[in-house]
Amino acid sequence: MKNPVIYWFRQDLRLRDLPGLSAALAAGRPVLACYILDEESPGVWRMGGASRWWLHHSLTALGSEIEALGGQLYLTRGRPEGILADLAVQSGADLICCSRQYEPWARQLEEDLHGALGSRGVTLKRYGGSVLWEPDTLSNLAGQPFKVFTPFWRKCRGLPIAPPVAMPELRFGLWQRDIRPADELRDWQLLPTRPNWAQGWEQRWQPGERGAQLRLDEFLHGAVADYDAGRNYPARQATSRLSAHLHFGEMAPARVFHAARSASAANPALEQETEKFLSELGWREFSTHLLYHFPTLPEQAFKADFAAFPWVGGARELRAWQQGKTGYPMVDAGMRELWQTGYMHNRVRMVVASFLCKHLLVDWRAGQRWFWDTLVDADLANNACGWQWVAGSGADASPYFRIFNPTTQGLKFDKAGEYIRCWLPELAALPDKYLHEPWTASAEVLRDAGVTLGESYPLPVVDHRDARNAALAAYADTRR
DNA sequence: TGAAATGTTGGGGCG
DNA sequence: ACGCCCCAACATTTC
Repeated sequence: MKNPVIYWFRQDLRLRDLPGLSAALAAGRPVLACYILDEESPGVWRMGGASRWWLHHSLTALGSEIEALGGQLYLTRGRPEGILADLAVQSGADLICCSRQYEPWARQLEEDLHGALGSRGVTLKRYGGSVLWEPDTLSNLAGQPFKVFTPFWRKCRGLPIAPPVAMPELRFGLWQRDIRPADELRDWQLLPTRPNWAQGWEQRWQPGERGAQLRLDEFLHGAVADYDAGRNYPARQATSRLSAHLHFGEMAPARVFHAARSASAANPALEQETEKFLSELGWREFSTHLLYHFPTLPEQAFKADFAAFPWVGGARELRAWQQGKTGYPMVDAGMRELWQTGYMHNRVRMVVASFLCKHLLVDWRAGQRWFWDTLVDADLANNACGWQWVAGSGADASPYFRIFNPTTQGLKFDKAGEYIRCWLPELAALPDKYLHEPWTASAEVLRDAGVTLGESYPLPVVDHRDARNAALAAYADTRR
């Protein structure tokens, strides 16, 4: 039997549009497909609970696709250096292919692997495909990495976009079987049990390549037509909800890009809306670009003057926010959606993040950690970039003084209260007029709606005006 | 991819 | 008829 080529799956859990896998298959030798659950490499951000749920289902989907082609997905956990070296020796492979990653710990790992494997005569080849433009190939006129989105995106748009790679030959017989010992997926215990907080998630999400394709098709045939305006209303399903599929690499961004482009070519009325959608894909690229060039982004404020910012918010404030008990319905609804579904609408993410940093003065890194643990689409680059943007400490960030008013945001984007009533059923009977500020309702109105402030729903943890002024003062202090 | 404070304008009530 | 005031509506600036 010919020596196999190892394909090491990472955050690229798909078979189509995968340059490294195409290359591995093109060698004409059996491909040994493996996935390594790595929780030990130095600096690794161990996957959060919601991500683990997704990973479980995504690996199940990938494994059964590979099995349908006569292969097997080899699962194991530990440090990739040792595992891949052993696997190469055991199978006789002298070539390992994989996709690149851009997290600092993952890049360090790739470097270490190069050495560790090279000394044993095994070659590690890394391929792109997880982003549209490799972060080390882009620079501004001064030859520096971009720090501002607009020029970054302008530059990207002027570059040719590689089409998705042709479908590899996924022929039966090109896959290696029966490498032992392998883990069983269930042994990893990626799914929650006591309690099972992921109840009903299977109806909401379909992890895996097929689920990703279905969602993209649905979006391009529907919501994209009103994307520019519709995406702001959290009660509507007007966004693509592709983020987790993209994070786990279940769909190549190039496929999303070209599918969106051909949809707008077929129907010119969609052009503006599609461009808006693509620019959101641009933010994903920008985040990766920033993390690649500024690896401390998840740990340290990008702007130096934020190093001394007085994040005085403590455990009490953080807990109220995490549990959706701040007393501001727009904030609480978002935090409940997150906890119950592993997802939050993007407009609401901005509102709740602003509230944590600016109303409660809690360090953005605490929010980042919570999102990391609770979001199915948790992504180191997007998460760090998003939180620094909101906190005002990031590159090309929202100015610090831009403080969202949760009431105003509710009135603008959830006027009829559909979103709030969905996630805060205890307020559902309140008239629209008081839904965004329950504390302004009279005792009689509250009683009729079955609301007891401080019991069935909390009083506001902070006064909006006071909190706003305190945040502005803290910022002014820091600058001085 | 804000909100609040401040400034300007114009209609209407009123003496 | 006129000036004055109030205030809503909109624009600008400030944080």
